[in-house]
Amino acid sequence: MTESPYQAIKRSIADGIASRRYSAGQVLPSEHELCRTFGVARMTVNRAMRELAAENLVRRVPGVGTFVAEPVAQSGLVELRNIADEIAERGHRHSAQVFALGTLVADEVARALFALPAGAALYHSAILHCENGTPIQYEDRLVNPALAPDYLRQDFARMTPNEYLVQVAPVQEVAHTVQAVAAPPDIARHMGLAPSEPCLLVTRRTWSRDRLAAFTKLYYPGSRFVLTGRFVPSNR
Amino acid sequence: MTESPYQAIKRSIADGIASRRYSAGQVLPSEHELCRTFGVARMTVNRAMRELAAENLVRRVPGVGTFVAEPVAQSGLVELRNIADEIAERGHRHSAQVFALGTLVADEVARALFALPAGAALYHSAILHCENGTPIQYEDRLVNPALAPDYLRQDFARMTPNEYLVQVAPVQEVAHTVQAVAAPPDIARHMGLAPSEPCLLVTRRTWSRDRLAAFTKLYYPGSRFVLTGRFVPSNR
DNA sequence: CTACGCTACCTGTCTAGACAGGTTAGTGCC
DNA sequence: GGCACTAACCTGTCTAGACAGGTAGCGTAG
Repeated sequence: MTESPYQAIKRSIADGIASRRYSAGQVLPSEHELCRTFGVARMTVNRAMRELAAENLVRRVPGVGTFVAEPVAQSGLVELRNIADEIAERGHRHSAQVFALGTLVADEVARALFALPAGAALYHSAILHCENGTPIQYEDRLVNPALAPDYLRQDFARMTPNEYLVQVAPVQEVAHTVQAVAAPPDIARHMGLAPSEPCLLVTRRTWSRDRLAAFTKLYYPGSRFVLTGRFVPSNR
Repeated sequence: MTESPYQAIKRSIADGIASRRYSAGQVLPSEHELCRTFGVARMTVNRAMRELAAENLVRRVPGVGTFVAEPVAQSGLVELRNIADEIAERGHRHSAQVFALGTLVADEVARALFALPAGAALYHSAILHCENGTPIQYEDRLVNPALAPDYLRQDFARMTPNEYLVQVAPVQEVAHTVQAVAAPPDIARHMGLAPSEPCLLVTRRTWSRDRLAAFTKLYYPGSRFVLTGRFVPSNR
């Protein structure tokens, strides 16, 4: 699969942002400049930059220029929040226990999700998050090695996977599902729950640079946790 | 704000799909045809169609054509949606059964929520929503009489309370909480669930004209329902 | 009847140039 | 100094034409 010129330009800029060669807020070369650099027509550069803007990697201001976007957090139910921050905001103490951190051979479902060939490996982590010592979230995560090659070398008792991933793979899109399930036995045990106590299961898929970056299952004990969200309808 | 040609084309096609003028799976006019129809260059039509494809409204197959995409079941997590519409969008049949519709004297909690004096009355409704005959949502709602004086005279088997309330009390703000609970016995019975089967409980407060308009508890059977949400982080 | 190849058509991408509308900075006048 | 004007730049969009690669249908040779 050869890469078309606009894709090459996109990737070049995206890599520059990911590698911090361009830092947040910095102005990027203008379309005209990029035309000369890459030897292509402006429409081609324009398409690359327009798509990067749609992915929220850059911010464009007519008459001014194109800038590297600031990484942001969002509030609300669909938010991509760091549980350590959430707990800190409530004035409580966060602690984490890493139950698993390693490599898995992707099963059929995971291969389909991540668009991987047979036998490909995925990174996997399982972490229990506690608020003031009480288990509040069990996080089971599959990570795309291509987007976070150093994933296994992180100390997730100190920095949450979320925090790490947001840094190395800027979030482009997020999809959630939320359902109520009975806690699976092993997870119930880790969380100190009665078997089959109701749990919230949030399944989250995160995309970065047009690829699935992570597939995460978050279990919250129903008796100890509530998701909240608030919004103002837009008038369109 | 004037609309650019590619936006006009986009909207025209999107409207055609929304109004079922183009039905799912149907082939859409080719780019060449649309050029003639709208009197623009192919690049302009191409951009419109490319963006519709990115929004999953259409599916494009090189060498073949452009087709209306099949609708996907999605229930917006932060959206204020009408369950009847959601079910209809999935191509299924909605039915509703009204278990209660009347007046309650507000208890202490409700008085605090709605900022009401002691002894004040509230409207109350309890409705079971079914998708193709299977119970999928049990809706228990407290409504502010000041904002919906005719609430009790509606036929909620025909029009959902949500639909009615959106009409009479424009929504200003919405807050949700989502939690996993064991189904309360009476609700489990209405929904045909095993006692203490895990349920999603969505608690929703809706404000209109600076007052709390409704306090709603929505129970979804965990085994039959998943809330989904998708968002693109914005940097604004 | 089958297999091959031709043709018409479709989307994907690119080009070179154009105009519009916005910002910024410098310049000259009062 | 303060103000208005202008030139240089930036992004947003559009055009008319082009080539590539893929699909589907059809006729013909075997």
